[in-house]
Amino acid sequence: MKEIENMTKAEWQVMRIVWTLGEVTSKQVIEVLTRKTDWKQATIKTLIIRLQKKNFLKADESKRPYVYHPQISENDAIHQNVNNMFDNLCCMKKGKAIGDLIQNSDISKGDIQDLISLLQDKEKTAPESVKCDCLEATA
Amino acid sequence: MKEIENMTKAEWQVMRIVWTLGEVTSKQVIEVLTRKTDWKQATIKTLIIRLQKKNFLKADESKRPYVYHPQISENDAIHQNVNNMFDNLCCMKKGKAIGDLIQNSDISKGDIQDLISLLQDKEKTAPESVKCDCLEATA
DNA sequence: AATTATCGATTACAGTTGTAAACTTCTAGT
DNA sequence: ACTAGAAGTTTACAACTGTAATCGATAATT
Repeated sequence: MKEIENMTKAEWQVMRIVWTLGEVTSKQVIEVLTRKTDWKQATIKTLIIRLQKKNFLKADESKRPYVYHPQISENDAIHQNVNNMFDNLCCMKKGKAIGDLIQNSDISKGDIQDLISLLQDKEKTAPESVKCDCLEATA
Repeated sequence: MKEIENMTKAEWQVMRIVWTLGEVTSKQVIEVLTRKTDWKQATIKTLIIRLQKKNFLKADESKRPYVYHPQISENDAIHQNVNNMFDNLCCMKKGKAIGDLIQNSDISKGDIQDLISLLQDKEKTAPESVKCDCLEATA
């Protein structure tokens, strides 16, 4: 299995625009990001290039200006990055960490309902307790 | 407000041991991590030094070998890192991202109960929907 | 066709991270 | 007190990141 190449914070900003618009020209990305951030065009170009190198973006070079398409779905990227972060945590703490996220995130009623169902379902097979593995081998 | 200095993946490994043991000598950290990883002692020493520079660890130099103490609580570190990661996400996606985490994490029945209560409570004031801000200014 | 404005690629440069060897300074055992 | 071994410090070095200027290619304008 290959190493998950993670996106950096700056790269996330670019990808969010790409996902939202579906496909973009560098001009569009630059337009949005120069409003959102204080980056210069050159900086944004660099990010686009790096994302291509990491295979998160692909340019359709048959058109000019190039049209960039995401090569990873937003959901997959979220899945990878978020779980990757969680891998750092002591498994005993994950429940509370999720609680922290819930408190700090705006979530729609619908999503909350879904989460509740998910939890209710998960509870059926949940362990009484999870023990810390911070000192164990086999990270 | 000061920039949140984030811990790297490697540094997390060290901190988890420190938090779990409360206070540690480098020897203890090395002992655990040479079992968990293929890092050399020198590597682990470097990480400890960097953690001191970042003020996540402090050495009590009155004892020899030094005894290292965490300067940030595990909960605070989790809070900062996890929310920092979530800041990257489109706010529309956070609910689903949490769902993803729930599915992929082992959580105790107790924690699940807590999360359900939290959600039920949050639902009372939750918005009908959250709209994407990926193209908005004021990141 | 020549000039200019765009767009894309190349180069830059400092700071961070992963990874570790080498060097120095204690401390404990002889 | 002397020396080996442990503990701590300095140095190393490549890859990755943030941040961007500049150079070269393409397209649009005169």
